[in-house]
Amino acid sequence: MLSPVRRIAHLDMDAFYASVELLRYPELRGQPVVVGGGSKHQPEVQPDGSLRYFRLRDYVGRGVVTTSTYEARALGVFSGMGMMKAAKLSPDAILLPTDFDAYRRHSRLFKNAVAELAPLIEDRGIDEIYIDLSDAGDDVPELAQRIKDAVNAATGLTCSIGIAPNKLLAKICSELDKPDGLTLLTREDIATRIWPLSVKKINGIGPKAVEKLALLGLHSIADLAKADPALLQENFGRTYSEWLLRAANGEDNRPVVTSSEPKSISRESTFERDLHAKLDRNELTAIFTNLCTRLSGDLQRKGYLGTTVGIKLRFADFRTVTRDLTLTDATDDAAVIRRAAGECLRRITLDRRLRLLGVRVSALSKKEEAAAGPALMQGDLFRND
DNA sequence: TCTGGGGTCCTAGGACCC
DNA sequence: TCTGGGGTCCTAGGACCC
Repeated sequence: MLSPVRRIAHLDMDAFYASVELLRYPELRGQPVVVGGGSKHQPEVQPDGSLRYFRLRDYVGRGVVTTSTYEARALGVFSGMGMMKAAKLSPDAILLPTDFDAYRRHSRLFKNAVAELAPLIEDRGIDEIYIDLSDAGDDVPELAQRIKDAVNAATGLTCSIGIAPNKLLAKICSELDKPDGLTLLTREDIATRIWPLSVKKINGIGPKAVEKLALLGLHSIADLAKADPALLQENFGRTYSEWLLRAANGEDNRPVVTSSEPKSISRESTFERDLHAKLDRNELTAIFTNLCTRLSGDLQRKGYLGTTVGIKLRFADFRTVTRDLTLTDATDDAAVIRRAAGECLRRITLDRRLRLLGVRVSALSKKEEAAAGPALMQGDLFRND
């Protein structure tokens, strides 16, 4: 049976955090603006009532750029870049602190606005969603335009939408006409619009895979689509090489998943300077305990219990190690988490300076359900060993 | 002056059970 | 003595994403 063609939209808010900040500081519109580097560097009110903004050149620390406006991107400043490096490229750019509460508020506003017009939404983080429009009838472009208008009416922000037969293509498609874009793509457009792009535009091909593909002379998605399957399999293994070929040919049958439960909750912190396990013992202990306390608060606020407690350490040389420990009972208690995390920590040799410490709780269950007692597993009913 | 913080998924080996 | 084949859980690391 021929399966009906799906219509999947990917909606991506344009330069989301920076755009939310511009709602509050409209006078910065048109300028290179960078958001990131923690919550210090608030604009200061001057005696004459005007605001004095921080500039990128004033920044000192280990933060990275969270978002930049298109004007800053034109100067080479992109998200993920170290702030000190960004400051070299664009010392006069305005620097604003991150305000996640504001971004979460605007995230809820735009998602609610979309849900009123098209309810089959997959959440992909604070600033993007997939929408299944397969049953939306004939005029999908008109509906997509109404979604864009509704998002703008609810938030004052613009977004870009790509519509394609699957999530993989829709995701690439939403980027083709940013900002404020609306792009439709059919299977017939793959050769002309997708194949010329770099392999890194495929969601799931990251820096490591890009590098390996480049060594094989494979740069564009067309190169990958036409690559020798045996060559790919030698270099990437069977599963990943087969996925690479399907992706390059625009094939993807993943459904739009409209609800999911978290798998883990964590807190981590990079120190302002690298800390020594012995010399800075008191400071490290305080940070460690504080992470456990905040994590416990997150679990309690969200109503989850977790059975596995894990820690993450990053050394000054950026090498990262993890340890975890599964408890007999699920917990959200700070002291229990702190004790388990402490046991994990004892299993690591601390002979180098540290730059990061993290604590994670996984194997989560909802607190109400756990309180009702463990459900009888189906396997138990048929157990006969 | 390198490289945040919060996540997901995958792989792979060993323990352990039947 | 040596010999199996599943299956699940736990742990560690890594790639990737927003």
